[in-house]
Formats: sequence, structure tokens, C-alpha cells
Amino acid sequence: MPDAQPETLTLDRRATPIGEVLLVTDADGAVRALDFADYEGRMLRLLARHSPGFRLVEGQAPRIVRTAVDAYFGGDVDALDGLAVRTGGTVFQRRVWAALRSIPAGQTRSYSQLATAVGSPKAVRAAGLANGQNPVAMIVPCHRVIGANGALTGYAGGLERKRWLLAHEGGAA
Amino acid sequence: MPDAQPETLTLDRRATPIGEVLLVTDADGAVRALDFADYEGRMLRLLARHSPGFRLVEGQAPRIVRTAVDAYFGGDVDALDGLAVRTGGTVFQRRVWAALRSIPAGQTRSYSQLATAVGSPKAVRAAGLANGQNPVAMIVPCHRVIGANGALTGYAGGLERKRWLLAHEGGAA
DNA sequence: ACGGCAATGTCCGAAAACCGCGAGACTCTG
DNA sequence: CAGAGTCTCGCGGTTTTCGGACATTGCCGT
Repeated sequence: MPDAQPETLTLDRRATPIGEVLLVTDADGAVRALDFADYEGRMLRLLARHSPGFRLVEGQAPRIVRTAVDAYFGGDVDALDGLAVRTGGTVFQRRVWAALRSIPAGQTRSYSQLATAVGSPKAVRAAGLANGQNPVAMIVPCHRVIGANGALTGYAGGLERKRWLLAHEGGAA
Repeated sequence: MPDAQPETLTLDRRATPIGEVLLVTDADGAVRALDFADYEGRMLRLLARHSPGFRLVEGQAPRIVRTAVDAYFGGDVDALDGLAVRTGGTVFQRRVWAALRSIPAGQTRSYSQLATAVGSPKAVRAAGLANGQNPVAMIVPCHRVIGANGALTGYAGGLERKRWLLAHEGGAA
């Protein structure tokens, strides 16, 4: 009488200039989560919300993912564009995350522009909130959203890293 | 820029003596849901709770599953015992559902016995509720639980069917 | 015998709180 | 007066919280 087996996800760890990152991928090679090692708790919480009842085993992420991450930090700032991600979340959240992926490296948007892009021009704060709940940092570039006045306002991994990422991508800021 | 692809599940429909049943299986061949066609809404709701963000396509369930279902209705009442199921749910619910699978065809248990079996002898009502939220009818035999006085008390697919199933399994009742 | 009640884990709906914002009004300096 | 800080408030989706309801049963008082 075989019974329910939870889904198995792979947890990889990679060193980067801004600290170790955690990289969770599924059986299809899609990225389920990406976060900095010092926010492991937060990542697991988001992961649990999107994929209830999963099981995490340490291991290597698919080569295509690993090389893309390394290439990004190596200077090829568009390297993450082709990676497949898989997340749960509400309709609104997915719209926000999809909109994020269409912001090219080196550019930024304001929260207001983001809200407008998903069709709810007045849901500015909600957009900010959805932004912060993105489980897949960097690949879904939530760091490219800043305040209307140019201030960096907030980042789940710490403003230091947001600043570093934007500088790395060579934007005006 | 590929984006989140929801998990794809297969929906099969099979005719039985007590009406058409819906049969949802995943890529691993595990049964995610099984319910009667006239309760499709309820099934989708449970499915959504356990596997948020899935996509359903009509198709055939794996042969091993189809033949088992047919064999069960054909008279081999133990045919479903070997099938793998996969569900979400809380710890308590999973314990209840696991306990259900250990009730042999042709036998029944009371809600009280069920609660005792999962280690919470006083959670009788809770056990009943968990019973009713079983997404995989028949394979997880929630119909084999009846009132302490022998009454059939309730069944998500209708008491008619509960009665039919118990008679089909040849129990004393 | 019959009716009422307590115990238990979870879901459901409603209401309230929470924010990675932004615009406009206000103050306070040079 | 210009300009930069500060404060206040409205915005809207999500999360949290809370109060019921339930596929029961055994006990207690009448």
C-alpha cells in the first residue's frame, strides 16, 4: 500500500561576490526559489507556501542553471533571462513577477510604473508587497524596482545587495 | 524568457455502475484525486488546495490505474490496494487517510475507532471532518467508516453510493 | 430512553491590520 | 521665495485573526 510521497526538490549552494546563495530546483529543472543564505528561513517559508509538503535534498542544480548564475555574476548580466522558474502565488503576484522579468538589466522602474504595467495603476503598495514576496531573487529581478524619487526603499536581501546588483548591471543609478 | 509553467495533471473519465468517475493522475502515475462526476466542483476545490496552480488536461490515466478501477467494480474489491496516491493536507489529515487504507474491504470502522487509530482518541469529530476531505474516494476508503451505532451518517458522494460500495465489498452491513 | 453538552482539528467567511508607495500639504532653512 | 525634509492620508491585494460549523460520541441528568 504505497502512500503519498512528497515532491522532492534539490537545494544547491553557490558562492557569489555578495555571499552564498541558495538555489532550489525541481525535477523539471525549473527554479523554485533563489535567495541568500542568510535569509534561509524566509526562503523556506515562501517555498512552503508555494509548494506545500515538499522535501528538500542537498545536491547540484542542473548545469544550465548553475552556469547561468555564475555567468551573471561574471558579468553577463543577461544570463538569467532564459531560465525557467516555477512559482505559486496569486494571480496578481504572478502578473507582477512576470512584469518584472520584462525589465532589462541596467534599467529600473518605479513601483508606480510596475503597478501600471500589471493593469492596476493604483495598486502601488500592493505591487511593492508582491515584489517583496518574490521567491526567486535575481532571476525575477525585483531589485530593479525603486522609489519614484530614485530611493532604493527596500530589498529582502538587504539594501546593500540591491545597490550592488544595480551597480553590477551598469544602470544609471 | 520562459516563465512559470504550472504542473500538468491528467483528467480521465470512467463509467461505473454508480456513475461516471473523474480520475486525476500526475506525471509519476500517482492518483491525485478521484471523485464522482456530479461533484466535479468539489473535487477541483480540493485539488486546488493540495496542488496550487495546476493545469488539467483531458487524457488517459496510466493503464495500471485504469485497470485497477475497472477490476474493483468488476468484483475484485482489493484491486485498488496497490495504487499510489499523492495528496497534500495537514499531518492529522494524512494520518487519517493512511489509517483508512489499512481497513480491509468488507470491513468497517467507527469514527471513534478511526480517531483512536491515529492517536487522538478524542478527536472524533475532527476525524470525521478529515474523512470528508479525502480527495481520493474509494482508493482511500472513506466509505468504510460509519457511525458507532451502525448508521451511515454521511458521504461526500451521497449516501446511496456509500451503501452501494459497502454492499459491493460484501461486508456484514 | 431522551436531550444536552463537552472535546477536537480543520475549513470558511468576514473583518481588520499590514505594507519595499506616492502625492500633496506643511514646515524650516538660507 | 525656492528647495529640501517631514507628515498624513488614500490606495489595493494579501495575511492574519476570530468565530462558527462539522460525515461523532460518551456521559450526565432528567
